[in-house]
Amino acid sequence: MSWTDERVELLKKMWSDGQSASQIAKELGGVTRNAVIGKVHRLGLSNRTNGAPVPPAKTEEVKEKPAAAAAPKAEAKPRPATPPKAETPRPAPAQPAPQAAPETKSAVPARRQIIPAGQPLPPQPSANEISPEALAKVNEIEKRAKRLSLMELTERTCKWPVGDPATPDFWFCGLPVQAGKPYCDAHVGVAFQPMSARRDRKR
DNA sequence: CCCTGATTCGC
DNA sequence: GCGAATCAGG
Repeated sequence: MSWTDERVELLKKMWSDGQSASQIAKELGGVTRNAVIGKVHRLGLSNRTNGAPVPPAKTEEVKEKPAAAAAPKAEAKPRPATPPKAETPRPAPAQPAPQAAPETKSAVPARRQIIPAGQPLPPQPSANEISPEALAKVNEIEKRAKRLSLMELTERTCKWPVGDPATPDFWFCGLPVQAGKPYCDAHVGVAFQPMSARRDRKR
């Protein structure tokens, strides 16, 4: 298979959509995820909203090739996949650690008994079903949550909902997700509990 | 071990 | 330009 315009177009779309290289490869067929990644790079669209700060200095490998030292390789690395790209200072909004929240609401926002308009989101476990440690952890990190809206969520943001969806005071955690999971570290803790733990706690 | 993207380098 | 092999990491 070759990279026809159509295939490249689909690749671009899926990639910017946040699809993984393997998913794209599967969709396209006839190519491996490596091929996709390679193409992505060649197209120069590696970073997709990537907040990952590229390491400024590429530390040379410490591989000691016994005879490599004298190799008369008189050529600069033509490897600047990054053209004259002006350094982005990133004065960005940054993240003021202190989320100066004037509201002195109690630690845990009261859960509503009602089911608003939409269908209920991930189960909001009742407090007494969660381990104290996990609960404390959540209360802790929720203060630091990014408080994203539905539209702001990405594959890399914690999708744990907080508050009442019927209220303006509703948001998603938004902290970096635990690899592979839909939630951040703390919320994974309350979302995924070992059966045994639940049972033990229940009785 | 599953997965992710990143990079290298012979083709 | 292409992509397998490899690297680095969650």
